[in-house]
Amino acid sequence: MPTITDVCKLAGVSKATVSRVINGTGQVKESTRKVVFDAMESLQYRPNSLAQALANNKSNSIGLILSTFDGNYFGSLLREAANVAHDAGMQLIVTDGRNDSNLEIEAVNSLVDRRCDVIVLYSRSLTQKDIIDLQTRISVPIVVINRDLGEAGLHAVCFDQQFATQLAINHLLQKGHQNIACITLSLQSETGLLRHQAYQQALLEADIAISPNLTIEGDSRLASGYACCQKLITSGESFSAIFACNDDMAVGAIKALHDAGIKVPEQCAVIGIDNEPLGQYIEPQLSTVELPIEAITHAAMQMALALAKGLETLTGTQEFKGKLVVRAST
Amino acid sequence: MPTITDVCKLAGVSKATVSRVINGTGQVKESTRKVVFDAMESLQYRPNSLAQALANNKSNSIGLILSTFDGNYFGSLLREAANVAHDAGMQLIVTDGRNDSNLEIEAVNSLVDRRCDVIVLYSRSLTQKDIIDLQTRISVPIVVINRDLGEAGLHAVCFDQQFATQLAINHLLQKGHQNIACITLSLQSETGLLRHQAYQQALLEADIAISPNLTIEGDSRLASGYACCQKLITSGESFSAIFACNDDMAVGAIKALHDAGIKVPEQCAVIGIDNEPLGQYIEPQLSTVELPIEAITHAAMQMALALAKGLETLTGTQEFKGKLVVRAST
DNA sequence: CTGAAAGCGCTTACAG
DNA sequence: CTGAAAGCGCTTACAG
Repeated sequence: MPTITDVCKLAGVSKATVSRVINGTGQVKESTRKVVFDAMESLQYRPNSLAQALANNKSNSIGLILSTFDGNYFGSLLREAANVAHDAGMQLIVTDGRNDSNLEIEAVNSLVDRRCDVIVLYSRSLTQKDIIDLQTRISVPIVVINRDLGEAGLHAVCFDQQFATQLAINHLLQKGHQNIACITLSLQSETGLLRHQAYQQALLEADIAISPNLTIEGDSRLASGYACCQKLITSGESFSAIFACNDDMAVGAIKALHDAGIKVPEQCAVIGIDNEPLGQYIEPQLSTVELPIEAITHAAMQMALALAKGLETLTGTQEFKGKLVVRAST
Repeated sequence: MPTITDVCKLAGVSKATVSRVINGTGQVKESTRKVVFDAMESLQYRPNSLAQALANNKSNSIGLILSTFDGNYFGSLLREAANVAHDAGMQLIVTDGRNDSNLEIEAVNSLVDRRCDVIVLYSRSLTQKDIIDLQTRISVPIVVINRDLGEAGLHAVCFDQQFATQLAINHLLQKGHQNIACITLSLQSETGLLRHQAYQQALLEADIAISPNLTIEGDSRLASGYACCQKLITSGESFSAIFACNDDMAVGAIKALHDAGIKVPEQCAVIGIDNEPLGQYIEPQLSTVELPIEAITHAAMQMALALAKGLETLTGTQEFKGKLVVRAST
């Protein structure tokens, strides 16, 4: 690959001048600019980004760490993140944390080693404390998705889990359901815990006793929704509605109800969270709470861009609310 | 952030020595190794990857370009790619080509500028020629997913589209279907074309006349499957089976049939391609052809790793075959 | 076993 | 307007 030195030789100028025309900085006589351009052109020269990053002490890249690449969900997130980054002329470096806190920390470190200008972190396994420790240890700014970390002086954007859950549960309550089962996400995860707690709280507020047997812990996937629902059915507990903590599990649950000969919504209503496209193409169509993942991602990326430019952005957490989407399953 | 110079000062040794202990190269007295380690430890020193890459002329990174982040499909691909890369101690840099050939070429260029050691390209919009031109222009080796490029002296791994389609169509034929409709992927895409051609060929081989009205062009998404199937229904053409070129569209089609009061599979059979998890959780369960995306990705990444290490790998295309998965929809 | 020096490909004051 | 020189943070022959 040709280097700046090759361009210098061909154009008969110094590196300083070539650098000036590459970056459009400083003054360069029009005629010499042309000579340099021609040289770059004929050599098919492109500057080495690594060398630029080293010299500039900025790499023009945004590191993105995802806990997993599961679900439709992350596709939307990635697409939005990639778009924003591209439109801002920055590279997006995506890493999979594999839902393991050690690997996620390792991922952060390696992005720092690569001198990313900012890191966007969507972690399920890191605790609040882990994240705060991380940010104090490294100098690269972190934008956290899906955690409420405002008070810690960090930059974050999150989804109001409690509000979303309330929307779902209150909808079921209004439909007259009293015995509402809950298929949770992993209770190791922050989101899983918050949604489950909000479920319990919503019942309490409606003066409904909480039956521990109506909670089954899932893991977010279709198969888990199916299996948990089966457990619920064979447990003998009575329930007339299921709150699945995400759409995939809700779809799995509907299938299990169908296989057990239980009609949805007549004999059992089902509601999820996420508003995945899929929900509209199953029978019956799934009621859910919309999670505005594009908007959330967009907000996080805007913060990230500002931080990458070194702008002093105010720390704090930007919170997004869900919206109830009622379809045929409730 | 501390640099190697800081470590030198603290440890009282030269950069060469620190570099040796970082990399475990050359001879270093045990006692001085210890001193250096302690210095690195207490400074929380980590080498700057950019500087290392510049000095070594290799960046320890694999560039991955995806045409889009749509569908469940890409999640599996990304997960597998990230795993292989991580286990090999390499960074994966993921870029979205946004299904636009110019953007995809731009993406390749920027990965080259970043001095990725190898590029894995999963493109829908680049033509065969585009890719070959690209590889002749740049010196970074490219591994192509989902194209048969063996004869061009490139490295590629692909899926036997024709065989997969035959499996699906022959299955329908065996079930006694004669009028088989086809909901295609975008016919701008290589995959879309191949599957559609294979559909036609399979019919011809069975001495069945091809009715152009039984082909509707979709775009791979659930909504498109639904819409195309509706068109088919209202067209008045008669058909007893639908071959949808991917599972998402098959699911959409099944929903459309249901909404039109057409029973699956009694009145109309439906089969897809991909074997997405989703297919097992809809009613009726979807027959499909399994596309071994993990295995494909794994193979591509192994090629990439070998190329990144500078090993002379034999060029050519490694081809994967699908497997018929019969469920209730046919 | 260890260090001085040159080099990787850029950028940026500083002189002129 | 342009160039010589130092610097970004590493690595690696080459001497010793």
